Amino acid sequence: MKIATFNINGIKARIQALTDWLDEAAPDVALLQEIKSVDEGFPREIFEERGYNVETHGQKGFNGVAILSKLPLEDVTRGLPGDQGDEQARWIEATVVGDRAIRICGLYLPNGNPVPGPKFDYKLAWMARLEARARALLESEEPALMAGDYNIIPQPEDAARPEAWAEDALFRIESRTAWRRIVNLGLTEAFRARNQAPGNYSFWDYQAGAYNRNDGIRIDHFLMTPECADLMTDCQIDAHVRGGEKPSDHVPVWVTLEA
DNA sequence: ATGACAATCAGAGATTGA
Repeated sequence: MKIATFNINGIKARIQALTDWLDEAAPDVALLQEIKSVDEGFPREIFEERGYNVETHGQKGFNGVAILSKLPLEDVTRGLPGDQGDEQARWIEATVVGDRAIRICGLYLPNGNPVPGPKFDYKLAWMARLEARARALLESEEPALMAGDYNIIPQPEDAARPEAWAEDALFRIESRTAWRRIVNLGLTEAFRARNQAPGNYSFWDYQAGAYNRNDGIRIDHFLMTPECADLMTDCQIDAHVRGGEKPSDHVPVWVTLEA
């Protein structure tokens, strides 16, 4: 089973780039972030024609997440537990039924800038709720993963110019401490479990030719429970997608599982 | 030190992103 995450930066603006990549990469499951659309505005037919089941959790203008799956989806839930008053569409999860069932969570973690301020407070509070959800998934002892745009640069080697991010919410010590606390519950970060090389990024700014200079950051991640990590056979970043026509500023990251 | 770039909603330019 091939599962991908891709922050598409707007579904309306990314239909061509997204469908081109789907046709080429043929993931069984694609977790999308920043659809920037309400559920009714999501062009689900385009994906259904390609054999995907479509589940969305959208909102007007910003944020929004979705799951595309060629396999059946069961027990779909929307919203990260822990704050009934949170109206931002950043979390969707479902059970994907292949050779075996995998619980799959798609997430768009808050950016958190500027620091300090209410947006940074919201990011850290959201990460505390994420930690609680991670604990519950681990306690289930089932194969499960949480993937998406974490808006976290885990280590200096995950940025071309880490010094430029020192005071940014993506790299602040509070953010990275919260990330480590979640990983250290016993989760496996898929990409670094298989590849320790620097220079591998998943986001490049649109400005100043960042992609051509490989001035990027790695902020799109998979975290897996041990039962899921045992099934992993590969993890790659489709960096070339950033060089395509009208690209998102993020690129797809994917894992393959024996499932 | 600043802006550069893109998307959305709206129908100009503010807001958001990272």
